[in-house]
Amino acid sequence: MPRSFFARDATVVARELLGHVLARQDGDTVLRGRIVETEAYLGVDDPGSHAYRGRTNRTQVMFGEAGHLYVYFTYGMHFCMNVVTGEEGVASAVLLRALEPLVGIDCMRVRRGMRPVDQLCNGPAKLCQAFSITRDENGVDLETGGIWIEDEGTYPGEIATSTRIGIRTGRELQYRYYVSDNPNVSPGKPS
DNA sequence: GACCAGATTGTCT
DNA sequence: GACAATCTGGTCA
Repeated sequence: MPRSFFARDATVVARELLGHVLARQDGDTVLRGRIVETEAYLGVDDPGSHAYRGRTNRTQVMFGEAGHLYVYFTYGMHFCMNVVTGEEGVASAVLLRALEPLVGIDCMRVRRGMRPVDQLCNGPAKLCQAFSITRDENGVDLETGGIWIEDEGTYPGEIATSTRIGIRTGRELQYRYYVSDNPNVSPGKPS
């Protein structure tokens, strides 16, 4: 997808990413997964966002150019990946919460402990483990970094919204988007 | 199925 | 020093 696709409001990008395909060239193999769940995180006006308290060393890529990855480490052991959105200088991003595995499933299963296919990418830290996304990928450009997002032209089915999962502030905002009938959506529940 | 504790460290106050 | 945009494996039903 062109950078202009990401350089829009995070809530718009989050919804439109459903049905698109995340791809990674990983050595000799290619990994592909259809995006079925996302969340939008804005900047200084969004108490649920890492960027709420302004620019820090950790959140600086959220303030940068759209179309780059923001990967953060949390709970002492997990990574989660976002795509930076909006105009440069204003923080916003879309968290990728769940994928439907398409290509490279054997590789994903090895990394995920040989679990069933619908448990390989049904959560933000799980899909990072399946795609081997770590802090090394923080700041990577989706146009040149070997990780990219394509429009396969697949109609995503019925889209539902809810509040976001796992946050303590900004709970009232309906910034989570998911394909309601897809078995790969994460099991987490809004609070 | 629901519920709960433990893991484990970067980041910010 | 508190807490985190989470996951897993255990218990009890």
